[in-house]
Amino acid sequence: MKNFDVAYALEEIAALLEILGADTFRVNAYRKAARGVEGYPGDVEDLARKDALSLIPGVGPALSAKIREMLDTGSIRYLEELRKQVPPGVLNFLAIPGIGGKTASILFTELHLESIEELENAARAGLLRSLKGFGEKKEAAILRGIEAFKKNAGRILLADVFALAYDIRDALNAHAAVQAAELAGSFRRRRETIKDLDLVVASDHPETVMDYFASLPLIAEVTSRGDTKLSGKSRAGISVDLRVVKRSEFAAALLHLTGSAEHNASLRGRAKDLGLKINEYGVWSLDGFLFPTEEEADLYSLLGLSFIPPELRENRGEIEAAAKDQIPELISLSCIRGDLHIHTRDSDGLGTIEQVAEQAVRWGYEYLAITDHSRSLVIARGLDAARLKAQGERIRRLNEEMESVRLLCGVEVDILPDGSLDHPDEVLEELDVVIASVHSAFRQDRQTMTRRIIRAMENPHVDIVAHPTGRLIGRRDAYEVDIEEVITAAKRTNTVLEINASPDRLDLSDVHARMAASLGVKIAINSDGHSVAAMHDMQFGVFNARRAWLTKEDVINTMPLETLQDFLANHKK
DNA sequence: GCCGTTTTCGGCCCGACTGTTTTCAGTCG
Repeated sequence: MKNFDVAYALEEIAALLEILGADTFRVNAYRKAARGVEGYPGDVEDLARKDALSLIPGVGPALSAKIREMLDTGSIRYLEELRKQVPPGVLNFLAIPGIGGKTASILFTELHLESIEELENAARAGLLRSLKGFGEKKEAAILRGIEAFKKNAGRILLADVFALAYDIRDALNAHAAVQAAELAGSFRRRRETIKDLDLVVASDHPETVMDYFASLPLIAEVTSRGDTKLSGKSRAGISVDLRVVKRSEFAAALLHLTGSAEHNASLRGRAKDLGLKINEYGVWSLDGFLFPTEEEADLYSLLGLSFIPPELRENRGEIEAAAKDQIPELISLSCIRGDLHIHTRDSDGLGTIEQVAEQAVRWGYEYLAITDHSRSLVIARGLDAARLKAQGERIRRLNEEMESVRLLCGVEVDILPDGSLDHPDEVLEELDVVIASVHSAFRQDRQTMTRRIIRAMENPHVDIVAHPTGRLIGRRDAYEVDIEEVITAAKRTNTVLEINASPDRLDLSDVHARMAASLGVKIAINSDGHSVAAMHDMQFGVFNARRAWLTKEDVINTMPLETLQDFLANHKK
């Protein structure tokens, strides 16, 4: 049972209670506990065994009992009871923009609508406008919400909005009435997926700025507009929110709009405890004095906190750490001295060894590991021992020509279904870097897959396990694997775990990478680039590492070349 | 349902915008 499963059950209880019209604070209590469980860096089952579930923020005696019931029996009777009262389709209403608990409840109790399809038919037939508190506009808004839900059910990858986000920000910054413009929201927190873009602008002329924003070719339509806030849609269909504030309010607005909502809620609670108030305009005394603030750090400081980097603002312990001045110095892209997972056209990459090496030189990397696939991965033209040996000779010759970057001979060797490796030890021991990973038999059961990966880690030549859960964000779930057990085995066998920087992998995830590093497992952040261009993905891996609270010391490819070579030669001994 | 260097009961984060309303509820972030 994963933390995620427990969190999901608690979230479902919250949603059901909301639809059934339960007390809002009770609903929020379940939501808060769900987030606490999901964000908890350790294993909830461990906590349960130690009878310490209440260490999770928001979990008290009643929820401890329900979580324990879930862990023991696989379900929660209370949840089962609630499910009997609300048809499953009604829960989906909450995913439609514009519909919250109240509306969902009315649609179900008054019109007995039980699915999105029924809701859509009712709205088209004009049945909704007769309900109390509803009208034609709300009916139309619900229909638009259903369209948006169908079209854009999932979130979009961070990498897929990157260029658009900075184009919009730069366009705003170019306008004379704009004193400052910044991206906020989950984009600034570098979440792996994004629902919409948030921008904050400092200006004395909000009307002018909003007119200008609406006229940008990047913006297709404006969906709502008030005095200081505008919502629109980009040509690509992504929602974009703009907020215009005075220069003196910019830092507070940036903090507020960066979120997360949970982080903000905690800050407001802390302000209250200190006899202050914080909102999007700044920090206030109770008698209405607004403290002047230049930058976000000033607001944190007024609350007795050191600065918290956006990537940590998820209410996962960062406020407590900041109160003790214990926010770690997070890793940054400039700490990365090389990439340890690169494919070339020898297997399924696009670039030649020379081309990826040249890119490494341009970036000032000290080293680059060539790690093409092994023979079993026929679809990728995986290398057999003879081709691997020939490739190694070419790499050694290149190393004699190039001074500024060191190419390392490596392989991404398949972990076969039984946990053995796709090359014999005699081949592996000749290499500088051995990465092992799963590319086949994804449907093994949890125990088989877990044993399979652990067996690979027990091989003395395996340095790194790549993309340990196999997930493809938005496309394929992780295979069944006990990642906590894999992490424990990585510690025991001194095997490095990868944060695969490919934007649709980010595997390990932030939560798992934090778990691994907190146990002392070393991490490698690798692009897994299959082209020169894809080597740029390194930055997304670093974002993920920052969200995992990692420092330079946690990550092996921040080491200088000689230190790294020494590490690779000795860590499995 | 949770939580406490004011509290073990009575609070629980704050504001913009929309739509349906004549003063506010619902949604969203």
